[in-house]
Amino acid sequence: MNAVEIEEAISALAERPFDGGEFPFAFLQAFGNKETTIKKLRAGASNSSDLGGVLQRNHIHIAVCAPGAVTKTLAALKASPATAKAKARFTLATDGADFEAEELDTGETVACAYADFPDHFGFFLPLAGITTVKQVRESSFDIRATSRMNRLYVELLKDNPDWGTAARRHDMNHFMVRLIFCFFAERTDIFHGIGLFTDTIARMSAKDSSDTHKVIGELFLSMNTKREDRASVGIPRWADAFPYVNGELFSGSVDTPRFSKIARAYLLHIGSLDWTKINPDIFGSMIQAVAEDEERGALGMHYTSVPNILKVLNPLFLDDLRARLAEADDNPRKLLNLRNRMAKIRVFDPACGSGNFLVIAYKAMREIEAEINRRRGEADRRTDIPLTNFRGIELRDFPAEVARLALIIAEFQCDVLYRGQKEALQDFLPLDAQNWITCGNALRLDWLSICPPTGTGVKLQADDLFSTPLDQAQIDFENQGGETYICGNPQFKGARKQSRDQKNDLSLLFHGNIDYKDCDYVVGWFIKASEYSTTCGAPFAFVATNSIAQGEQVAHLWSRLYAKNLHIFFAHRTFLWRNNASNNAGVHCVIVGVSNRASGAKFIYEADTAREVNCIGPYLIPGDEIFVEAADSPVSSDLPRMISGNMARDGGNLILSRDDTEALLSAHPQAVSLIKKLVGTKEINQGSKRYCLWITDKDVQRAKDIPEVARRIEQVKKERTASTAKTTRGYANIPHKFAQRCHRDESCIGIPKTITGNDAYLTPDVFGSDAVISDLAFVIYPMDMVAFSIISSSLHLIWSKTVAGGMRDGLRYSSQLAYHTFPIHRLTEKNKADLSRCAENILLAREANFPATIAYLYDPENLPDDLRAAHERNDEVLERIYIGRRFRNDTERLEKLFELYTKMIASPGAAAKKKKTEVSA
DNA sequence: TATCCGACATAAA
DNA sequence: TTTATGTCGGATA
Repeated sequence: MNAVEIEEAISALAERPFDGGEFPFAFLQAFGNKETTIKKLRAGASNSSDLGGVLQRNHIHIAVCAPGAVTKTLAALKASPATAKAKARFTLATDGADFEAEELDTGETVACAYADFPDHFGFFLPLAGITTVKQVRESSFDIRATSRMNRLYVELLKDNPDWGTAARRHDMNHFMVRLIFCFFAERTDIFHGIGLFTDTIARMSAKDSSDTHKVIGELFLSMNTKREDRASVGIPRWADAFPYVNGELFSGSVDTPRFSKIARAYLLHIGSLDWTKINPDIFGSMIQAVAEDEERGALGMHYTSVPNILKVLNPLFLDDLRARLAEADDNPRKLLNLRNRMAKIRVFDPACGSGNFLVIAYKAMREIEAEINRRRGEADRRTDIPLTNFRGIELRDFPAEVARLALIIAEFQCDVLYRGQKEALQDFLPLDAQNWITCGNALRLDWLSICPPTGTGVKLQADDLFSTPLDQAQIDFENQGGETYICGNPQFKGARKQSRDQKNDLSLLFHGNIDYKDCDYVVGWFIKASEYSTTCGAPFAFVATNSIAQGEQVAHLWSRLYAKNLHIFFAHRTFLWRNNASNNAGVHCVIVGVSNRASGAKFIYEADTAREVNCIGPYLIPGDEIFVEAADSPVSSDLPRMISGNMARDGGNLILSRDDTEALLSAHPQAVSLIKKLVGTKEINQGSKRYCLWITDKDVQRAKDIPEVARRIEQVKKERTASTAKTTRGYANIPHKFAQRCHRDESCIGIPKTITGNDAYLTPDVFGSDAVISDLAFVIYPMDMVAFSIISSSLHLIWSKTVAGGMRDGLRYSSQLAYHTFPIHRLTEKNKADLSRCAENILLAREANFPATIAYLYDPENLPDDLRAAHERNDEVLERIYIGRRFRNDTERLEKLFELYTKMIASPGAAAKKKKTEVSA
């Protein structure tokens, strides 16, 4: 269950008459416990309460008590040994009139009337496995409002199916946004009289709901009509009490969907919520799921958390503003300058969603401004920061609408906070009629016309091939000569997961080069921003998948940015961007800030600690702006080539488990010549056994004579034919064989393909010709002990971890990126002999610990001394070849390797080995 | 709930 | 034709 569903269930429970016997179970059920769990608790099997209540292990101890005994009961629950023994996180006591609960870890308590306990549902969300970071609790209102709006939305679509069609979606979205505005306005006295909107509808529309839409339509019309025009338009007296709002919000059609009785009741109920508690940054992200069928399941789950957004905004420009504020101290002149500067700053989010980056940036700037005004003794001063300087582009209609509203609400809330309710109301209406959030495809729109740089002598590129003429361009910016900061969290989408349209978006941005095909969709924003930045110098920072700073994409993206003289000026290294949903695995992200500033302090953030450096490389490490490019064969001539293992693409039918193999062989001993060992990463590391059918063309007939083998071959054919990939369908012609084959009948080295973050060594191993290396490993034919030594070295691992692609937070080893690029001088015969001996010693040390698996041996806890010594020796011999001694640290290692790599690539002959064509300038 | 890596679509050469 | 890379994850412990 998601947070919104839980909120609904809890509210429904509170509305039912109180049933003491049933309450604990109903409560647990509302938090998403399964029927079977409840049944077991009911039967007492898993209920360990010693107070006649219900105690769910690791969760909660609930007791229903006699009237008036709530506080006493809660204390008893806390003191109960069973509570401690079952490690309950919460205690809860109620008599149906009062309600008290405590979170035992923190000692935080809730005490309220029973009917009000749903107000505190956020308190209990850990029961549903939803981690309550502080923020989730604070957004209880937002979750509830989302839930109610969602109900209304669904109900309205039921009665007005045409409003759900693509043609009317915009009207529907616009209507919902208008409602939200009205709910907010009537609670905050923007409409004079609390509850004016809801009350008017309740009073003026028939109870049978037949004319609800007309009443609402009249109200909307009134809010779009200036006072002086109202008589001529014929606004009825009851609608005349509403102020003129306009601001694009109420202009256009006032058409309103029809309301059923249920929808009308929902509407009135929503109006009774306390909308002053809305958090525009959070609510926006939540509510946007309402309008998207495929996202509704995750309602209330999706929002970008505030601390993460600040990871972008603070280093981008807020830190600097705050530093200037501190510097200005109480100097009125300096404070004034800062305020004037801020009034001209534009924040531009070309993937703004429901506007949370913009809202948070706006709020942060207002906070700084308020401090300036306080120090200057102008606390009541009207803000100098124009809301229209917070610009956005959003593809989806509803979030774009919500974003604008969220900013309006944020402005009002800031005015109330810093200037007072009365002053806030004074200046609020009518709203500015400008539309400063553009709905459209950010990768196709011309950013220069949406956010035109002014006062910098830049000519608008309105004739840009891909630009779309927009009236937004006509809006005057109040930021003559001001700075622009671009930020956001654009959508990530891997190269193999993009739609045709998305591919085309990238294709246009790459101006005829084809390497866009391997880029994540998010790369488009970097390219687009870099083009914008070259005309006006705007710094930009985006949240992105960590793969833009790893592996093959590094060359595609950063070669282009460096060509434009742009540099990384801050970076957050890979971190997990978690939503509040516990079942959401989270995404591995980086944040990269780019500007045209070549020198000066730069910052790398890791685990929230900042490190100051002179230069940040494209792998987000300190050092030069060097990146490697995929190479088809080694740049170092002493290394043999490494290739990918054999890929089955068989739907699992050519692959045999140990049991499969035994069964097959006992039934058909003659199959033995058709079977080989299959070796992937797991088999190398954990020594597990898998086998495969390895059938040569001359054996096909013999193989098909075995029914089980024939069945498998037939199944391979079927599954390949059904594939969406053209190449795979092609392999349906050879169903008895692996799709990709490189197997040779000689011994080889198998190299694991995935490595976890903590591994201290790569663990290649030696195999005979009876083993087929699968595509989950790499292979070198024939066996080569020098290569074995180098791959096993920590020097090579450091290099690999830096330049190879990632796998989540781990490493995905790569022949072309990590191994073929690995730089090493020409080796003497003695070097080779030394390294070979080191490799042999590693193998011998492993053998001495037989039968322990590699995974076990290389666990830092277990690494035996002899094996450790063998690796140490190997590292030492190799490093001496580079610099005559051991490196001092990894920084020195990488420095040397990149330096050598650059040299080797520049040397004649090396260019021919490069895999991909140079990017034209 | 933290860890671990399998299988294959789809790219380039 | 051949052979790579990466996966806003899921299985599994």
